[in-house]
Amino acid sequence: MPQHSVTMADVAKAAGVSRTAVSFVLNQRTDVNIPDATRERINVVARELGYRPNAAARTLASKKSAWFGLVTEIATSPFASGVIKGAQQAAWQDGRFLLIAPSDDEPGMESLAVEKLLEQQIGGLVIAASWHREITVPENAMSVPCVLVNCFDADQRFPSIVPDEVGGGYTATDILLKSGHTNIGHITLTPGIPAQTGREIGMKKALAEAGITQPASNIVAGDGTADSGFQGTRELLELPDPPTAIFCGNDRIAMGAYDAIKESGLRVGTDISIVGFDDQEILAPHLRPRLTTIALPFEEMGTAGVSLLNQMAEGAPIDNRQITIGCPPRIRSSVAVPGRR
Amino acid sequence: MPQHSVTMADVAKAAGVSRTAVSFVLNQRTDVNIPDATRERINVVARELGYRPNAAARTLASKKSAWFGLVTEIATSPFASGVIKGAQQAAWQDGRFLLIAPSDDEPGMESLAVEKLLEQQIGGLVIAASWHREITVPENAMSVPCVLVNCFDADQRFPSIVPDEVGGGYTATDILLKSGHTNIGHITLTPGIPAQTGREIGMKKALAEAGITQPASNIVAGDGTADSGFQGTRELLELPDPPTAIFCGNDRIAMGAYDAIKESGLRVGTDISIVGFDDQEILAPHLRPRLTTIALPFEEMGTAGVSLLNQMAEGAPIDNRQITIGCPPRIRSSVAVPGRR
DNA sequence: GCGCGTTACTAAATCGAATTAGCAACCAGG
DNA sequence: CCTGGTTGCTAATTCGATTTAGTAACGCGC
Repeated sequence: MPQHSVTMADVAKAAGVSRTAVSFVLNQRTDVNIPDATRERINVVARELGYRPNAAARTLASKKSAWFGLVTEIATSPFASGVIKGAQQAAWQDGRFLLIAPSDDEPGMESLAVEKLLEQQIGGLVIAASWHREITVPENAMSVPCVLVNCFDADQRFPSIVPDEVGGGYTATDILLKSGHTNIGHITLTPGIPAQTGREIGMKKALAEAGITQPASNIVAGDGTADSGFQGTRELLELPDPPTAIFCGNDRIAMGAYDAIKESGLRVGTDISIVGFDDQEILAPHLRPRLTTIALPFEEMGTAGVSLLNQMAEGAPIDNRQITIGCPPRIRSSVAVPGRR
Repeated sequence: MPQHSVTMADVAKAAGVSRTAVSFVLNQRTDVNIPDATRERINVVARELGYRPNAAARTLASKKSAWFGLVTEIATSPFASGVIKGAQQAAWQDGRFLLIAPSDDEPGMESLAVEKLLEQQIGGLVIAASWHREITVPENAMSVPCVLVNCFDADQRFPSIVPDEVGGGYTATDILLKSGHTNIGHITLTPGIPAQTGREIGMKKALAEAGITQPASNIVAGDGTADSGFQGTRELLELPDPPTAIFCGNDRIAMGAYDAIKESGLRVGTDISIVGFDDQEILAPHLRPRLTTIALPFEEMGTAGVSLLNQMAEGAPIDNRQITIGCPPRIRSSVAVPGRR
């Protein structure tokens, strides 16, 4: 095990060439004339000596670093891990590294995190949120190409990647319509957030296209918790003409809906169909019956963010438009043709 | 907005001093004589010029980097985010940065990830697993202080931080015993994994201390899924003398148990008490009734890992012992005094 | 046998900091 | 008024790469 600090100079000496030659060979530069025999010799010597490039030296000399920064709340969100994974993969494929910095905890943390990342000579920055919302981007983020993921800034100074909430809401509703439901309830997320407004708009769009008009009471406000799903479902079931299907603003709401339905002596799927939203990995596939839901494309958003960053880093024209990524359905067992009551 | 490449030399020139002086002042070195007036002047100039240290240059010159590496499967695990968060916080407090590399995807990825991290001149390495198990540590990890989190290597060449599964199993059982249960069922995780064996040992220890002997049939094998919880619960309920409480190997099993109990016309908590394990954030607090469970100390393990790494990096004697972190109970509403059937 | 174009490299500068060695100015003590 | 110590710095080297500008050696055509 070599005591690591084998440098290019060491390799050069051992191979009997200059360190310039070593640099050329190890970086696989083809625009320079070095015969294969020499290349081979240098490569062999490098391997034998256990040469390992020093990223700091490389960054310093080339004035460009191999990494991007990712600022996110790691805190409470299993969500974030999807974005991180997607971003990580995209970065890796381009031979880049992802420096992850936390934006939670204390206020002002975000700006500090960005500052620290900039010190590391990052070539680009992704700012990700754990839930779709508007954010204020710290000023210093301007010094480097920057992409927002699962969030956006008020005046669209940065390109952003967000889930297609409207499309998702449409899809969810469409699944129910296609199954024959014509009386569909909806329990919303916390009113006002983009996910809530988007999903509801999508639902209404689907209903409108199907030529269905429903009473306003078919939509009840929730807050994203299972409890609100439980309460909301009770309200819907007590309606004079109760819906045969419920589109729940998220999976946790759906979880509460399951309980309310079961307590009413009805069966989920058979008597009342349910569609969720988010496709939470440790939840949706484990409910009984397994929950049909709409997935949030976290990984895809992370990937798209880094890809966009790559383009920007390579000098592609910056287009501040918002890019939406589709929310695909996950068909499982909680939807059936309308039951009778 | 200054076109960033303000260097120490620029600051030095503007302040009318040498760059050595600037370096001393900005690094707050007190072992060198520079009057406060000069220090102040340099600091002001640095701020005005928007000086930002270049981490690559610093790393290169000082031969020590400001970061640690963290290798983990980001893939499927919301779990990992707890470890990342804890590690991140501990690192941040010591002014260090965390470079996160993925170990999933292709085989051999782990070793490659470590190699890449080493190129970045990391001062230490944390290898974390998403579930408690034995791993093989890539050879190249030897070149730097290394700590294992939520995993361990066969021959204990590295210090490791793992959850106290036995203690957790003991606690879970103790909660039920303290509530008056004397006939307790258990649905295990996949047989053989450390979490399964540890938790079962803890349970048996608690029963033994309470002087309780139970038939072997009170323990049924599961596999960590909600389905296995459903099946396991049915088996237990069909026993001639069915248990009044069930300790489930994890929260998903508990979720399945809830469904089985409800389908039998019994009430969770009231008729049959349930204790889970893992404290999955989007699951346990949302079940009805809210699930009493045992938490896995992911954040604490991450923190402990980085702290240990810090000590090692500062030259503290390396102690390859395994450090266990306690699993605290989360008391909610799924446990009551024994019901009658 | 001279000029020219390749081929196969090398020398040296550079990146932005950290660090070691040392120097000039000043003051105090004898 | 010379010596020695302190104060307040600076010069120069170093870290390990990248990169630009060149150059020695060789073959080839005329």
